[in-house]
Amino acid sequence: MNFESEFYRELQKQLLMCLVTVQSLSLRQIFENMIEITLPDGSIRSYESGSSALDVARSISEGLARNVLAAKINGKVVDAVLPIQENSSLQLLTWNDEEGKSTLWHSSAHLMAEAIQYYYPNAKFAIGPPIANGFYYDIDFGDENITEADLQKIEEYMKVLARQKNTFERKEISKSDAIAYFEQRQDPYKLELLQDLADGEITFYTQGDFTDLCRGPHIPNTGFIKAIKLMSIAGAYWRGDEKNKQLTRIYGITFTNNQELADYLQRLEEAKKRDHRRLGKELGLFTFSQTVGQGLPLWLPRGAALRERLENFLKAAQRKAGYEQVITPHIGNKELYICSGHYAKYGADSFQPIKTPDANEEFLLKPMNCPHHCEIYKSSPRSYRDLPVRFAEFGTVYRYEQSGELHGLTRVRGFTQDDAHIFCTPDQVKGEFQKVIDLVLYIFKTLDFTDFKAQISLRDPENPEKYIGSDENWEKAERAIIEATAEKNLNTVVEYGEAAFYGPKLDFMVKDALGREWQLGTIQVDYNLPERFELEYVGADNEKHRPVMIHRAPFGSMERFVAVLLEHCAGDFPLWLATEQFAILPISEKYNDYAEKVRQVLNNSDIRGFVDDRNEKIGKKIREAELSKIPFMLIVGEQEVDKEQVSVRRRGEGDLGSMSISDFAKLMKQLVDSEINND
RNA sequence: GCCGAUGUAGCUCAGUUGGCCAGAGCAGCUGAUUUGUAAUCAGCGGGUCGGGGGUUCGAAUCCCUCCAUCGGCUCCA
Repeated sequence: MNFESEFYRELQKQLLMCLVTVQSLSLRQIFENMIEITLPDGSIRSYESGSSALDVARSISEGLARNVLAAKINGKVVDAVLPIQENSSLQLLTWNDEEGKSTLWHSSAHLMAEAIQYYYPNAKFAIGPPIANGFYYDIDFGDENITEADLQKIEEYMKVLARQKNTFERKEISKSDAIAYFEQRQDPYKLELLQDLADGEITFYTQGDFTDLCRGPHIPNTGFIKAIKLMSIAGAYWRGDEKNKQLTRIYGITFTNNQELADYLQRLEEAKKRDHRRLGKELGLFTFSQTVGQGLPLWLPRGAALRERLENFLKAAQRKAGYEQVITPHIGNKELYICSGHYAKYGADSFQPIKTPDANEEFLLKPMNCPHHCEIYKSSPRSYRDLPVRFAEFGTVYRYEQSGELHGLTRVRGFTQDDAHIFCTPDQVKGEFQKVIDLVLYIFKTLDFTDFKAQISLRDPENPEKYIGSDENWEKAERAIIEATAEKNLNTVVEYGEAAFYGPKLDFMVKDALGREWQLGTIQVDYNLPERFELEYVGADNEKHRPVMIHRAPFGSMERFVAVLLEHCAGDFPLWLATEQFAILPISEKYNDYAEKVRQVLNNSDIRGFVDDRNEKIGKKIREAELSKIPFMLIVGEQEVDKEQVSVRRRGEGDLGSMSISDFAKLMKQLVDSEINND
């Protein structure tokens, strides 16, 4: 009995082990050198060792194989033709995967290089990566001058090469051979890149007549590239350094079919209709004048009114949050900026000093408000009981931005910051920082900016000389920002080297219609200016202490904010911001007097609008009101006059029926309140 | 600032192998019409063709230069 149970237990153990072995390694694997591939849906399939992702795709369907651009094996993106030697998890990457797209675009950059090499045998190639929408290649054309007219022929030849379905051949190569190859090709850029690569990790890719130093991966062959568009040509400095030679950068984009390309170009056209420069002109918000000067926006009445509403909105929120408004002049003595350190840093590249009859004095157009606010802080002695103090000002500043940088309202030379400076004790920093985050989030929420990025900008550890202030203070400030954002559960990215020269910051980035990122709100901790201006407060210990300063601007600047807001809502503003909330449209001139009476009643209730008293048919008036994005149309004719009513039409929705003037006023109030008080 | 492109009426655009007083639509003005939920009809006015210089018998068109704008690069207190 005892022996028997011992025997059975042993048998059971053996059987169990057998089962385990069978589960992890099938018999076919043992005998035929097979591997197991785990697909994303969890299914496991066996293949001969050395099979590629493309083989796996073929075993599923030919159609799938035609769409496989690359593969992700055990989390790493590789060539779809790479032989797989061991059990792996595999994801087939197609056009629908970001990595699939970027592989196609990376290969397209090589294809473009091949076509360029055909027409310009002496061209030297630098780098050619995939980007968010397509790819580029930086090329040194030597003495040749390339213009957009040349893109056509390159594009055509790329199509020819693509149709040849040339394979991308990967080859591992020794460093010395790689160097020899590019020395023979006299390509200084590749040679420089090779310097940073270790022997044993260098690969070449060849398709057709073109060989490039490249880590890969690439698509199986050029035939996957079906639609090609070279977009533009631009100068770009080698390795992004303005001291280096400027290369010619060609941007392009490719697709796996022609319809995708057509759709993409269509979307670009649509995006251009949202461009704030175009909408600003169409809606009569702002303009520029060559005579006034470039980068100096002129706000038209409607734009100024819009801006005023935004300012009032923020002022009200700031009042609640304990800010006090201050006002400072547009210029300041040069000494002020020498004291702040800005003159040493930016003086040479700024609007130059203003002279006075007194040869010994010079003034600068203020490029920022902080020094003025520091002087306000200093105007009276401060106790720890007074802190924090928060000085807010819509301060207009002037910066001599490089001419090539100017861009509509997003990058200008004269602009108004919704600026404020908070002076507080060191242990108030985190709390104040978080209150500012709340304010920014409240504004973004009210304006429906949901798609933003919060970026923590820290020092560049490689270039400490770019910054002023002690290491200790920098560390304190950086820690304060990281902790404050963490406690607010803010989704952040950290960028090294993006800090201001005097302190780290938290920036809120929003994209424009064409996907370009702009910094709007900013919050910056500063231990430096209080030092330079010798700011003090008396503590509970009756000793003097140094306050910490927080710079912050939730909009960033009125100009840039309006620009991004315009692109965000395509000019169709929320009701509380709309220039005209209603248009009264009389059926004929006979009802103009009644219309005017209605307008006055509504205007007296702070509802904005006008009477379209032109001698036009009602259809035309409606069409134009719709096109100029007026939220409500009030149609008045014989019936409305008789009943003292208005017939209400909502833009984009249509006829809402008739109601009394006071009911309409009530409706408007309700709608506006629901837009602003949404916390 | 650098590379490339563009600049014709208030707006959108046509006109360029150099050649009659530079065109259209919309907007504007005048008149007719007095209109019921996305364009009524007719007439009229409006342009140093971005500025300056040059080539030519003749320049919106070709060349030079400056200015501004657009797409990038660099920069962004």
